[in-house]
Amino acid sequence: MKYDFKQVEPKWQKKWEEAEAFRAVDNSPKPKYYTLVEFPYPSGAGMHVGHIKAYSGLEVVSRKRRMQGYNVLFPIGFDAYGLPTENYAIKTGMHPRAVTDRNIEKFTSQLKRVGFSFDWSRVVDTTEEDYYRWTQWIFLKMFEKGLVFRDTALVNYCPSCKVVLSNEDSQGGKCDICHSDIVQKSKAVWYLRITEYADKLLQGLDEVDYLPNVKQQQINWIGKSTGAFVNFSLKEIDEKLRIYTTRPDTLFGVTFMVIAPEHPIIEANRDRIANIDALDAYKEECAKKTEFERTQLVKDKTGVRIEGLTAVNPVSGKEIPIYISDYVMMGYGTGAIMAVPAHDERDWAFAKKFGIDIVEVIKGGDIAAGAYTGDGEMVNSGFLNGLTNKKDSIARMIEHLTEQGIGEMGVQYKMKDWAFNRQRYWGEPIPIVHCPACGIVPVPYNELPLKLPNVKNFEPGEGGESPLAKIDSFVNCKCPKCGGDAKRETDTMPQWAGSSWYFLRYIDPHNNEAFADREKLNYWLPVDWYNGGMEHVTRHMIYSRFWHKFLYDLGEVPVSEPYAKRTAQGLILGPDGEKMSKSKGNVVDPNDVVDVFGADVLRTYVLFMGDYGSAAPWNESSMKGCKRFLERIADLTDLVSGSGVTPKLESAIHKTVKKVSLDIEEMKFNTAIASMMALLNEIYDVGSITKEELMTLVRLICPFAPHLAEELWENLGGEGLCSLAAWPEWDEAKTVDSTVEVAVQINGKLRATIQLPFNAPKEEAIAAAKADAKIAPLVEGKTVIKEISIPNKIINIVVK
RNA sequence: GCGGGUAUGGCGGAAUUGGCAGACGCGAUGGAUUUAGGAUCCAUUGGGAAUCCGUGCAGGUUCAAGUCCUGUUACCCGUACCA
Repeated sequence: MKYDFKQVEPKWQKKWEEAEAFRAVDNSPKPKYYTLVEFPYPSGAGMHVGHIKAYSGLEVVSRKRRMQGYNVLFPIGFDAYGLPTENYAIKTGMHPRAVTDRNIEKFTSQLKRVGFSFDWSRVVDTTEEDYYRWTQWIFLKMFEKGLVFRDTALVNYCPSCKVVLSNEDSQGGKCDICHSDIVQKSKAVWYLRITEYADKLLQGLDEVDYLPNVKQQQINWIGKSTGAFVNFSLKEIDEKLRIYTTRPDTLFGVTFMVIAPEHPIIEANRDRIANIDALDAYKEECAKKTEFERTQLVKDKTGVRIEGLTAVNPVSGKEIPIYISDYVMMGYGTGAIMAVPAHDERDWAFAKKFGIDIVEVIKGGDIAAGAYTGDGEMVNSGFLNGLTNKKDSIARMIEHLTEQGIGEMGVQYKMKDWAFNRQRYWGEPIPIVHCPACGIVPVPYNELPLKLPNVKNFEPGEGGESPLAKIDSFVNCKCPKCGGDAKRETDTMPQWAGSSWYFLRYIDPHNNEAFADREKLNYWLPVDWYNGGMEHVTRHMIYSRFWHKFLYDLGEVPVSEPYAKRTAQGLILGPDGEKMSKSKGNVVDPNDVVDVFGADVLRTYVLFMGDYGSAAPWNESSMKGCKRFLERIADLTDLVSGSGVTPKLESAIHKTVKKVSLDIEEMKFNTAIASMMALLNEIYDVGSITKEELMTLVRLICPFAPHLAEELWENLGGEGLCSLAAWPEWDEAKTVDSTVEVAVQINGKLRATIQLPFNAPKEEAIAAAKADAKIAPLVEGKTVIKEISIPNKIINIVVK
């Protein structure tokens, strides 16, 4: 059959749309299946082939599920708030709304050209009022429950984008958007108390089926550690200096303390500190250092001793000095540490530089040469002396601290609270009012959505305030509580807000009464299978699990974990093996591929190019192989003859059905396609195929190349749409051949292969092997030491 | 530094989990067809002076190792003074 994709592909896309073939039905009697892919950020550049790979995996799974009789929800939408759009708007003078609409249109047409089986009736756009109304609603619920707070703190600030960034958005000290160096700035910002959910986020991982490395990254990100808080007395004042340590057992080895330069105890005791000027100077110096400089100077410790404050070691009673140094962070623990130079590398380096005593408390190392961080017997440690087990000595010390009332067991997390605002225009307005009389007042629920005003100028302010601050009609309002004059919060939410709950809105995207109907949530949740990029494992995934768990605690959703299963696709690299990027000019546009090769070839190729989870370079000539493959399938119509079965092909077809069915479940799409290619080669060898057999193959290829499949299905007289036909079943008994080829080894070296009946008994198999013309002379006259027979696979005869 | 991963032909990658290494595809070579190119079809394609050697390197376990164990090297990803 001559196959013209340019005519066939639009034809079937239209038919699917007319038939509403991929509509998910709420509360259907069929079993449900919810497949989710990460919705795209609609950038001006349009999609690239990486998007196609990201969606093709679950596209195949979704199509297979439908054919298996499931009621499938496979939605798509757009995560459209964000800086690139706003920056583009500033540059061109276009309104972000117009830019977004244009980009969404472009993405939509690209997605439709590829023939993805999304339910287009459920598209969500995070920037629409109907959507962000509920983003604001969830925010207010969090506010109500005390999970939103405002604090003046050192924040990550990008001087180029002029925004405050979350910890997650400034990994490595670089702005996630423009890659400039981040500076630390003191600012009043909004936080979501995600740390309150740290333990739940950690424990929830036990209930879900995520890839092991996905789980591991989340565990590391949460970064739970257990240890103890200890309150050190100060000699000069009646105040305690509280520290956190994971090694309370080394307390006898503490010879000094270090606090962060920003630690409040300094401000509180300015009068008492003799060298306050030196401390101020040091603090200022640290603030100027970029994250990059800080990490570069890791080995070289700096600091200043506080003159006028002295601590007392609570177990040895010795007086010890206190220093400030930037190797202690205000953001972790209590911003103060007890230093044990004998057994901590950083403390050791600091002690050496400042000439502080180093006291060994764990035997086993040479503390003159460096810190000893291994295990060993406790020494110089009073009641701990002689203990050799770390766990025991830690437990014993915590017991002591608790009895004496100077400390207690404690838990810390690396994860920090989520800095939840941006000083930018293109985001969800934060629904809060600042009232001179009442303070911080939430916008009442019935006033949602708090609309983003339509303005002409989106330039951020120089002082780091939002463009909204310049819109008087937005800023000035009445206090919802007292009715007096008040001002609105002018910051907007960060990009990650809208994507934190989008999978819930897909379930009921047009609901005006609630973010989603409870019955529908009960039916569809959880997401059965979520696929996306590894880059979102620590941010988007943690955030959205947090929001979902919050809604669960509120009783708004029926399950505590949103995603039952999570997988990740690998990148598509440019033809040069480098990561695709506009600047390198190695980006492949899916439209160009569809123009030349067609959508089916593109879909098949992105899944065939290699292991789905690994990165693989784009190779156009390799894609030709997929083109040939699909054309050769179309040509099979010329080989159709007779009915019943082609005996030679029967088991090959059953094997392929099994292989393809199982491989799809494991995302081994490359081998699934390879097995269909192998079957195709076999069919051409045989030279004929029955209509029924071909229709089986057509249904197998349908999730990968649905346009071709539909055309062939129609041509062969198939009923209805191939996309909704039943997925082929295999008969296990027919996947085995009556005779099998068995390898025969002598002393582990391959010497012959013989044909044996399937499951031939061991004795029979070995006798047949020995009788083989190539084997007989090698065994004759030798002593047989051992005979191994692995049924249907291999025989090994050991001779001497 | 720490955590995770990878290493197989000229290339992308397979290998039912310890059982014939190199499936499938690309590329290449030869042939057919074609005025020519392209496309298509057929054959060959890990190396080799040939019962041998081959899965980053060095050992080990086993009848049998790409797969398991010990050591080692290189690269990739994440994270980073986390007390």
